[in-house]
Amino acid sequence: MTRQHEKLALSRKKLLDASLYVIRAKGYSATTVDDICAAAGLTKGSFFHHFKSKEDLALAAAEHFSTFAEGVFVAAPYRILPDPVSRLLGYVDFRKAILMGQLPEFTCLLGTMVQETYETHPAIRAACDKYISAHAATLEADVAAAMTQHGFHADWTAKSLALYTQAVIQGAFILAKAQGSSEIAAACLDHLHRYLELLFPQPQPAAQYA
Amino acid sequence: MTRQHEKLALSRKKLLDASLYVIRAKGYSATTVDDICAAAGLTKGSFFHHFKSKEDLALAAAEHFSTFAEGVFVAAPYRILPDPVSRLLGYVDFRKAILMGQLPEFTCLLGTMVQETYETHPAIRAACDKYISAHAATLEADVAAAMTQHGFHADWTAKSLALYTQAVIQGAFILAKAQGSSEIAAACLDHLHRYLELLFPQPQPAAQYA
DNA sequence: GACAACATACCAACCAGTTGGTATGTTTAT
DNA sequence: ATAAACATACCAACTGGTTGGTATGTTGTC
Repeated sequence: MTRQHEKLALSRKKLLDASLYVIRAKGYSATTVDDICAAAGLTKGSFFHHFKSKEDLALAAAEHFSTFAEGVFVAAPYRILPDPVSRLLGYVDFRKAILMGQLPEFTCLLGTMVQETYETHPAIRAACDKYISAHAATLEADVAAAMTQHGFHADWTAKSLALYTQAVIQGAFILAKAQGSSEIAAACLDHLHRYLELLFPQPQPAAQYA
Repeated sequence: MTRQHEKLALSRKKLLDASLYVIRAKGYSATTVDDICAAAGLTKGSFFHHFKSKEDLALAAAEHFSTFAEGVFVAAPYRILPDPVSRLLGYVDFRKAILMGQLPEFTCLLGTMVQETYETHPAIRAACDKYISAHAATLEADVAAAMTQHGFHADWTAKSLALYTQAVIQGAFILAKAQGSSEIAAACLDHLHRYLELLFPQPQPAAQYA
């Protein structure tokens, strides 16, 4: 009872899901089209039916990854917190909580790809920039609200702090890859948490009822 | 009057210097042996005379990069500051000051390589981990001294903060690559500077004479 | 039967590494 | 001192395997 366009979506999704894992594990350049086909249980014929080139897949994979990730964050429990500072801290704690399983399962496809391709594949760089910036923008609103709430005129922008959180996360992944363990990434997120707490000090007990 | 071992060192160094730039621009996998040879003005015969494989070059390049970088930091002006907190802040400021020229000139070879190779090339991963950790260790002493000076018993270690600085720097490079500009990296280093200042508050005027 | 969704077979370009060789320097025996 | 023996540094051409991409089917659905 599988309709055609459902099968299309299914095979295309298989290829995209496979590429998420393989590219995060081996990097974009070292990942071959055959690698992705094998991981998806399909052949090259199918691959080039759905994507006109390897770079085209990379662009689709970046979007696929971003869509999946945003879905996770939108549904995350910290999102319902009323206080913007709590939401920011909740975000960091959530990022720490999802450091589970193997590295290719929780590291960032966008950061991995852009590092290899920023000079050689302008379209991929632009896509990674777009989705990283879009994700940072979801934090920027909370940062801006927190700044207003604490009523300070800082010499830094809400956008720069939102992007800083992403830098910490991307850098934490690099250290985790170097050390072969997510432990250090958790420690980095603790430091990021501490920085946000120092920037936006919360009255100790009041935080409970905020 | 060129002696043989001097020529050896020269050609080998040419290949290593070339690989630093090319690998940081294109990544390890996408960099071909011919790319490096062309950039060095040498041929493959010479390459495989000096290095037994592409991976062997990567290991030598990691060491070469690390040696060069440590030389830069040892000679940097902030090193002579007597106060450990000032040295830490000086380090961050120095890292910001050297964000000049094109991205492949100041980004980190180790972070670039380990991201692509951590799963597929254990020896390269181990080398990158070794040199990143060694660099962090040079900061750890100052962090530990600063912690003692401020006499606090934190729930985090000197090592974790030293590594955190490296995570911020690595992540800042990723964002810079995504945005095609070093501007964001400077903003990230400002946030890192602010975090250190908040952790180790300095008496405002005393800092001048410390 | 028309078209989408695959699969199979194939190709030209590319890539890491090899081969066979030259040129130049260094060591050793006489 | 010098010639033979050897070692090092390098090169141009080649090789076997791989890679992104194509050309040509086959199958199932509307």
